[in-house]
Amino acid sequence: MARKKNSSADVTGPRIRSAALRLFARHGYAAVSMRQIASEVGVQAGTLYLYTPDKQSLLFDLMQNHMQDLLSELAALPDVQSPLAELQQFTRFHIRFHRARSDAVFIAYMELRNLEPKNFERIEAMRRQYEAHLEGILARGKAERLFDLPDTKLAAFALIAMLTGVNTWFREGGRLSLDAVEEIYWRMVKKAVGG
Amino acid sequence: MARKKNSSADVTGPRIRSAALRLFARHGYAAVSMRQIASEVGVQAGTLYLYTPDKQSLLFDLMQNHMQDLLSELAALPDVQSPLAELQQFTRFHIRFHRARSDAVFIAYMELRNLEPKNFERIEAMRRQYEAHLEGILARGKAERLFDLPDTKLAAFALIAMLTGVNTWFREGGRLSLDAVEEIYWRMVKKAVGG
DNA sequence: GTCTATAGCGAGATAGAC
DNA sequence: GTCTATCTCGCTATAGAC
Repeated sequence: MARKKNSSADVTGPRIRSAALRLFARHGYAAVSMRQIASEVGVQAGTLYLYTPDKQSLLFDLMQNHMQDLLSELAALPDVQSPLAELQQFTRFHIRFHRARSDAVFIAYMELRNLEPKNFERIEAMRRQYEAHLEGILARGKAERLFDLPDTKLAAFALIAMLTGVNTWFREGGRLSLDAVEEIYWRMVKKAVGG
Repeated sequence: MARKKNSSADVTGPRIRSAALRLFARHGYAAVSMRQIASEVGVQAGTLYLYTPDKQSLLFDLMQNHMQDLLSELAALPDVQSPLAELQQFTRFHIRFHRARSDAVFIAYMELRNLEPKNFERIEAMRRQYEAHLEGILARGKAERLFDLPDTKLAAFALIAMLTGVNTWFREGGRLSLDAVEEIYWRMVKKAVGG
């Protein structure tokens, strides 16, 4: 639909969210002021309140969008046949998805404590859903005796922590390409569930 | 040495650090006020400045003490013979040490961004030293062909992330004892470096 | 060693002009 | 849709009494 006017409203909202994402990741939710966000976008502080009811909602929206993206991209992965192939697909997906969104990943983990209880519960439910997906893969592999795992829940926690850890050290243009990193991590994952 | 007076100074300092540790871990450095810390200890806000020059120094002291404890306890571990035995010892030590200090661990990771550059560099140097210790174990094991690892640096990062992850879900009195958790993680670590 | 009091500042959020 | 101006609050840090 053609627009009558050159409205900046459709671009200011996303720019606010983008600036908030970056600033929250860099300095922490509590340490970032609404004025800082506004200044980054090039508007006055009051203007932010046309796009979000308050600072808390801004944080929650960022985290909710991130988790929804995560779950919907996970669901959109092509079907594969064996638990081993599923696990490889999950491993590579997790590294790639998280690497491409390091700010959002950081926030979704660090700022959980700054969510109001109701908002916290909604984010946590999505995180549990993601973990359950991996645990399902591990449980199927265990049932088929492809994997040797005394506890699939612990194994899911352990693997997710290991894979998410890539974000703490990986830098574009460093010693290894992301492809190479994926390969090395996949080898460790495969051996760890071993197999 | 016997004390002349029943001074509370020797107890107030530690209590301030202990309250700050818990509050920073729970709500984040930026979100915690000096008034909150003082109120927790049962003194007025101004009193805190007898024990710390400012809020930033308080944070840095907590992180520095934590890292120094980590390195000195690591150094105090009894000598063992093979890289595999060393790795097992490291695995169990890491889980136990970090589990017992979950607040400090959380802070040492989350609040790095709230350190002034100079303080940041000092903490980072200690963290690299710890990582280098694990990488040394892995490199020795690789040299003896006990471990099959394409990249010992990545493997060290991956293992530390995996082990530290225990802190995000483990609860005393839950389904598994810490001993059982150590055993399950050690099995996964051993297979992952495999071996 | 701890208190009360306060200086000086910056925060989140709102009102109303344009 | 954005601005300026402002309300109200809580912050870090300090001064000085006891």
